[in-house]
Amino acid sequence: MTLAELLRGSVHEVAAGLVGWTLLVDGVGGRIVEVEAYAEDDPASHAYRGATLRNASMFGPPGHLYVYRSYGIHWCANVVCERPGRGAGVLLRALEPTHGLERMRARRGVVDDRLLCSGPGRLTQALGLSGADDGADLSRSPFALRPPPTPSVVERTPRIGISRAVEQPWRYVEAGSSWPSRRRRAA
DNA sequence: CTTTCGATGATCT
DNA sequence: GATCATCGAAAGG
Repeated sequence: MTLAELLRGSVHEVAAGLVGWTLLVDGVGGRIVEVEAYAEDDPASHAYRGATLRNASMFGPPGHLYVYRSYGIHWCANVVCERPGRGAGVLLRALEPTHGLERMRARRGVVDDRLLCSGPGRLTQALGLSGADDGADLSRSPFALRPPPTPSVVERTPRIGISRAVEQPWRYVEAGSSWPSRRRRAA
């Protein structure tokens, strides 16, 4: 399965399918263990009310990044999905760090590796992503997105940190992973 | 352990 | 003026 093939599916297929893939930026990164789908016609999506200056990348080519500033402080990154005339994407919420640990520790300023990439804001800081990467093509250097040898087992839960469409189970987490963010209590 | 709250700025109403 | 796809420090049990 190539990235281009995966991106032909629905936003939810892309989200579930991306779990287990390895994301690297300039050789630094890890395995994707937690994502959230933001579909077309999704009240919680930044693209719900149409294209704006901020969300323009969500309406651009699939396989590119949509990076936005969160709460005025953090950066969050999405993989843009193909939805003609509409915007959709998959929010990267957590990685299992596998490459360039020292580089990520230095960027994050933490000693506990569990806090390196376990959250959308932490992940972008560890990988050095910012608004400058908004719209960037994930299939080109310095980015790399590689599939796992075998597909991951994925669980669905409600999304985190939103106030609309809160009941939709559109958060996709690798089963048994100890690396996801920890904002929601156990069901 | 859990819950609360401040930071900080763009976007939306 | 309110909200926000967050994080981390502080306060409370």
